[in-house]
Amino acid sequence: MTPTIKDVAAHAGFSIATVSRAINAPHTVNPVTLDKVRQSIDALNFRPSPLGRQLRGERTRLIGVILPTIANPVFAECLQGIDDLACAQGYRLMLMTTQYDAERERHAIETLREHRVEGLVLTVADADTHPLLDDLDRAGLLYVLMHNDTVRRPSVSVDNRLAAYDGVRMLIAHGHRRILMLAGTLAASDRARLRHLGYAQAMQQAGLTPAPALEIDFNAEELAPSVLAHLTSGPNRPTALFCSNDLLAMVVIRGLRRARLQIPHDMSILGFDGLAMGELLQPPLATICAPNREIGCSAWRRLMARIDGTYSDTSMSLTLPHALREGATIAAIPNTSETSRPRSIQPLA
Amino acid sequence: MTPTIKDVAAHAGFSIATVSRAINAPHTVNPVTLDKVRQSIDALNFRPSPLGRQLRGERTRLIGVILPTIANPVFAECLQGIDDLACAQGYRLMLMTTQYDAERERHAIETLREHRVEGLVLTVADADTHPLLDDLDRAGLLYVLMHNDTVRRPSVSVDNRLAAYDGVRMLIAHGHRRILMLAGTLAASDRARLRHLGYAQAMQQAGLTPAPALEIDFNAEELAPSVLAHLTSGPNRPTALFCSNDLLAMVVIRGLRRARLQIPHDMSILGFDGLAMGELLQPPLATICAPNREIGCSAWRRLMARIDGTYSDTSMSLTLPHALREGATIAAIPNTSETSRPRSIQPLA
DNA sequence: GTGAAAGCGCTAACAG
DNA sequence: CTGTTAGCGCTTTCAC
Repeated sequence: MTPTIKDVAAHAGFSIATVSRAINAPHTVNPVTLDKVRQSIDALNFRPSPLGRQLRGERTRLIGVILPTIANPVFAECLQGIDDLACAQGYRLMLMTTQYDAERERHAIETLREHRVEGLVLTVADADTHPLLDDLDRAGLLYVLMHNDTVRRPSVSVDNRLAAYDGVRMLIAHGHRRILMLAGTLAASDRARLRHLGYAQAMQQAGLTPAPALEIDFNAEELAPSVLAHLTSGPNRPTALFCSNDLLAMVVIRGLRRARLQIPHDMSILGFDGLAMGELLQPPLATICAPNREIGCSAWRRLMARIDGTYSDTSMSLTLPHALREGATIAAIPNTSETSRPRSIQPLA
Repeated sequence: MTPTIKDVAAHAGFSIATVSRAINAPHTVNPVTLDKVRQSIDALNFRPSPLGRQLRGERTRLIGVILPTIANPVFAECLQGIDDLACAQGYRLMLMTTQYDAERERHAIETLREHRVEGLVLTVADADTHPLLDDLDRAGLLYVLMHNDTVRRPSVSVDNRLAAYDGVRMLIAHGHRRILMLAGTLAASDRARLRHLGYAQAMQQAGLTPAPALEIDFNAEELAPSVLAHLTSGPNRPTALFCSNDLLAMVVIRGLRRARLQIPHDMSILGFDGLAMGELLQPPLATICAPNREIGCSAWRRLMARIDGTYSDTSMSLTLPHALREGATIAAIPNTSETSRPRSIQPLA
């Protein structure tokens, strides 16, 4: 079996207390003794068990990570950032995914608390109204949100409203006037709400009329006929679509192509997330880039700072800069007013 | 603080042993007592700490997962499968990524062993020659490999040789004769080797000459000029590329497009992995699909079976079926012998 | 500087 | 059926 501290003590000819001190407070032990103990540690290839330490009320060096899914690269990128830092700093990660399911969220938090994680990095649907987060606050379990865009809780995200605003302004600058926002099934998330707000503000400021976000079924092979009709027919069909995330944008592009629309000639598309794979598309996806990996890293650093008590920053939420990636899925519309309105297109679905 | 078993015992008026039994072996305790204990448990909202259990030498219900990266959706999909089953079965996951770095692999295994994980699900570069896996065998720590294609160790994968063989045969059936295999930087992996073997066998069987795999730098924005020249110039330029994975295929497609080649007109592309996003590309990526998520699920089930001792299957490795996805990145070449050889193309790099 | 001993939360003999 | 007790591996007083 793996050696315990007892084995080391016996091998070195000292007590387990001394071995423990040699490991945790080397300066308090005689250099000669220290050397002997270390030799024994090496000889037996001893590594102190985290379990004993944890139980003793020590730091567990365990951090919980709760994500909606890792199928979406947005979260996978975050996780990658967290994992790198955690690994480098000697922390271990316990990962749980929720699929945005409230019961799974509850279960994940409970499980991780039982394991005495020192903190949590997580993404939830709507941070402001999330009762479990209030519980965490009460219980004193430290956490930092990723992507959740709120000033009320410790969080790291981009300014979703402003980012969407910038993106839609860019569409408008390209001459688009009939711009529709598409959202996935999770239109209830704080991010989706703020993105729609930014969209609406950009539209209004340009004297245009914002529309409610159109919900799209993410997993469907084809776009629903009603949706397709909405997007393609009539003189008032949109010329540009602002998709609330990149995966959705990709699904929509596929759906439109199946209906024989050309991107961007017949429809401009703007995504949100900045997934690396978007650049590999043809044409490369125009999108609003969030620094996903950096969001994970920053969340980690904030959590560490809170745990270490060195969290001096007064603001709860950290806003990271977004960037526009002007891909080729956006076409310019000649700005010659109503007459140039593109003809209605008959999809060949 | 969170209540302990003592608090429950005191509250219920029984000993901690009875409380423990009420939890772990309810049938051995008086129904009346059981009821009282359960009421106390509810009243205090007690949940037994996994830490105490773990230390006592109990089952930790912890499984380690070691992946090269989660930036590649292949592994993210596996992980998703594992996570769902683990969650449903009350197991917790400790995740570590290695970037295929041997030192990080060593560290991950060591760390997870310290945490007394009951088993490991992992992917390594080359399973057959991996010394750490021998250590695991010796130490009796159970594990199941994912994607590693070996008969010498417990593993779940597709038949990489056969899958590549099938894919390349399909290219040949489309009239391609000059087919090149491209590999990422990790040409040393068991999968890459077997895929090249399958490629070579398909070529030879068709009377064609296989070439060594051409290594591509994954992260470069552009294809290296020498590579580009190799792919595009001369009368013997390849008409089809078999890429050892989908991400690589996407990068190659981008590189070729920048050089003004049209896919599939000027070059056919076949990937390997079956990433969902490949279908969203334009044209949809032809690829050899591995059931990534199912590989994760199967690996989990095998590991559980080994842990439970119900591992009756005599074969160590499980081979899951692959499938060809005939995307539009493959063009047919009219089979009119040498005269139809496409002209050399001058890339506009 | 070092050792003996208590105890973290829990389970598993062993008594009763 | 229930209680007592030992001990998992470790850290941490408290003596020496």
